Amino acid sequence: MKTEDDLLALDNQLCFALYAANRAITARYRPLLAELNLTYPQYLVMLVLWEANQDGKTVRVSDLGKRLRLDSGTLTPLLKRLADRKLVTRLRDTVDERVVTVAPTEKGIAMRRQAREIPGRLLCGTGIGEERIVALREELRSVLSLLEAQGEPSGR
Amino acid sequence: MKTEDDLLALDNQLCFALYAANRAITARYRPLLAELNLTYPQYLVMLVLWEANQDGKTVRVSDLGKRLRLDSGTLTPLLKRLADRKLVTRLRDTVDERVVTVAPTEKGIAMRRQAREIPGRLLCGTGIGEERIVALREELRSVLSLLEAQGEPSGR
DNA sequence: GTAAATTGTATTGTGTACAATATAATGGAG
DNA sequence: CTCCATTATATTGTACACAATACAATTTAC
Repeated sequence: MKTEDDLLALDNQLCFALYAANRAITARYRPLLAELNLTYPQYLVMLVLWEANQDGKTVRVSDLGKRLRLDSGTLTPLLKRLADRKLVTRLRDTVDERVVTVAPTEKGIAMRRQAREIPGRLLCGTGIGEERIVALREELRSVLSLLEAQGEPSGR
Repeated sequence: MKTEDDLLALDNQLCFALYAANRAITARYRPLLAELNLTYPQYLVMLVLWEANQDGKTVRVSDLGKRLRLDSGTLTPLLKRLADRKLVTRLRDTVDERVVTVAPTEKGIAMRRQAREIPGRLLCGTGIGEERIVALREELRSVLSLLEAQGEPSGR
């Protein structure tokens, strides 16, 4: 009885630790991203676009979805808000009209310069060492791949 | 240049690993919690209420907020939905009318029995060992406390 | 004892998440 | 060539998150 009860204790749940840590980190990002007028998911989208832009690759909405594990119901309005602010362009492919290609504008690309300071500023002062961050990140990536490998036929 | 660029690479960001892993775990919970007709945050609220109920303690909205790191804007509508389904009661304190005490109903308490199987069913088949889960959970808790200790004057 | 600050919850508005559904375009199978 | 499954995105609806604000009750300062 005691054992099963313990399993339901909030503090014993990995998921809650993940849930709380995720929101705590996002909360740390918020004031930094506010300087760029970006939300956290918008920032992630920009990261993907900046990377692709440097590699000379184009990015479709579905590519963003696969990379960030988000569906169109999340991405479409988010991208429209970024497009309204002239940070990205959304162009429907003329060959295959089902496809919408997303690219950063000059303004969007320029924002990358300011974004560069963010990772450095984020964790400084928290007393979390570099190697600890790397270890945790890799463990999370490993767990993520295990979670995604099992169960459902494929990622969304 | 290369170094700073790497810092902005999506795969090098702890925050994204956390963000993706959190949503992957929540997605794993979803079908299990659907059997109870609970969302994941609703489940967390019930966990807190079940714990307090066993300890004979009362829980105020602000207690839930502190424990789960959620504010009233999230909790109030969530608790109203649980109350609509007769899983919890929301009673305004007659002495201090600012206080609302939340408690599970008989129906809410009965649900605990079904919830017990969930932690066990969740990760079975993923190939993630028990000790690995514990280690990751403790590391996340440690990081969380460091994140919460610094910066802002206090937690929300 | 009363004004001011604090506390506890609620409300409003914006922005994700995601299931379910819709819609349009493409690529075969026949 | 045409029906049909598939693909890519968009739309709708529900439910968080959280900032900002509101407001009533309580506590503190004086």
